[in-house]
Amino acid sequence: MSQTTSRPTSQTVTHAPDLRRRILDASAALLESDGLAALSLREVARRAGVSHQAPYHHFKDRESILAELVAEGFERLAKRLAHANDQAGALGVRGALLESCRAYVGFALGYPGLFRIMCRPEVVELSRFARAQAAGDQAYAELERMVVLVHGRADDALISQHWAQVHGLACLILDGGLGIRLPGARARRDHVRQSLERYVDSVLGSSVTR
Amino acid sequence: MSQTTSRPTSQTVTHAPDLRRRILDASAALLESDGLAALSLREVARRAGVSHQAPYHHFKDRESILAELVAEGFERLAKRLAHANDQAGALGVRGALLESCRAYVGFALGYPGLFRIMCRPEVVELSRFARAQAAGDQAYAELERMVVLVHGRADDALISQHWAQVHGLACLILDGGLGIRLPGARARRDHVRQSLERYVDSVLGSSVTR
DNA sequence: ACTGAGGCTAGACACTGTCTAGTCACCGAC
DNA sequence: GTCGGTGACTAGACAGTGTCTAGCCTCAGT
Repeated sequence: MSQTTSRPTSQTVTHAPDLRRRILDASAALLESDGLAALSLREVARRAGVSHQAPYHHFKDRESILAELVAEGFERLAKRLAHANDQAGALGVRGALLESCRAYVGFALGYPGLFRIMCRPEVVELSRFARAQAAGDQAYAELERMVVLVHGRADDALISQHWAQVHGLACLILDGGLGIRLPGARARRDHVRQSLERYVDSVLGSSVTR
Repeated sequence: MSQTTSRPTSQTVTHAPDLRRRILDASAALLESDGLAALSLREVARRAGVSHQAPYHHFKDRESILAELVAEGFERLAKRLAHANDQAGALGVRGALLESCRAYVGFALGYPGLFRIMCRPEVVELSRFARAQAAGDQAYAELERMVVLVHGRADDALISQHWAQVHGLACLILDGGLGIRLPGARARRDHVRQSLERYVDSVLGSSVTR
């Protein structure tokens, strides 16, 4: 109230209310640009312009920060998968299935750093973080919904067969030998498109035209 | 020659010739028992009973040690896949394909720690290690051989479709949501068997009995 | 006997995650 | 208006890590 011109003392933000968000954003950026190995809490703090201990006031430990990112990742993935499922009416089963597969693999290739920690329990143990776990379940439910759309029913083996196909393709391009064998983003995208179309056709019966 | 009774001086082994091997073994053991996060060079040295710097006389850095394990892993995997391929005459295509799939997934579930670093480029960058790269190519060639056996030919999409199926299943059980949903080794083994049989049947034409 | 190299030890460095004390601004109660 | 408490943050310390450097000791070859 009193000193109208000068804020508290200087230009320092003093208790920026969004530090939590900034920490998450800095972590995500670091994760995608330099990879998991380069993601240290101290570097994150440095980028957020705070002391190396500030993040600990918002998160219990390093894993908790990553778990938050993982939760957001699964939520985004689930939303994409749900959107594909919802289009079954407009695109037909084949179109929706293709869209769902593309959503999964596209997500992995679009956010490789994030996708990796989403399936690395030694980095983030999902069962320890309720929100991340719930978001993961949500994504799983969307996969299950798609399997029902395609097969009329869903059992463990059917779901896992479908899931394994898209997940395996994503992993192989991201980290497995396929990535090495497919230099360049364009080659990868073409390969994904071709692979997924063939997969979709084989799932929907080999009686399809080609 | 001279002092027949007492070795050089004391009970110290002094230049154990197999330290390199012992380092690799200790690393592999640590990897499977406590996971990648617990695998530090210093702990490995401790277990091998040498100073923390001794491993550096046999390996350039940490990654080189892991790369050696990765190479051995791919060689073992390639051998298993080759063995399955060789049985096509005795078991028929279906039997050999099933055997090949089981070999892949079985390897992953049998050596989870090793399998993980085999598909984690941020841990071991395959292209930097010739032997590991070659062994990986060898395994890939065996997968390709199986695809030819099944389809009569092999193109990128066919190989990647098959590879993604087994790789995805392995990853999902090991690290993905499937592992959580399948508590206990028995449940996993049953699930793998069921999933793979259904996959094999769907690949060999949906005209199969069931 | 001298030399050089291989195999190893030991100390140091920068970096990490995390523990523990602080410091400082705010806010309601007295 | 002062008091106590609490939330947000800083700063120092610690053990642990990978890796650099220097040194020691043993052996082979000359």
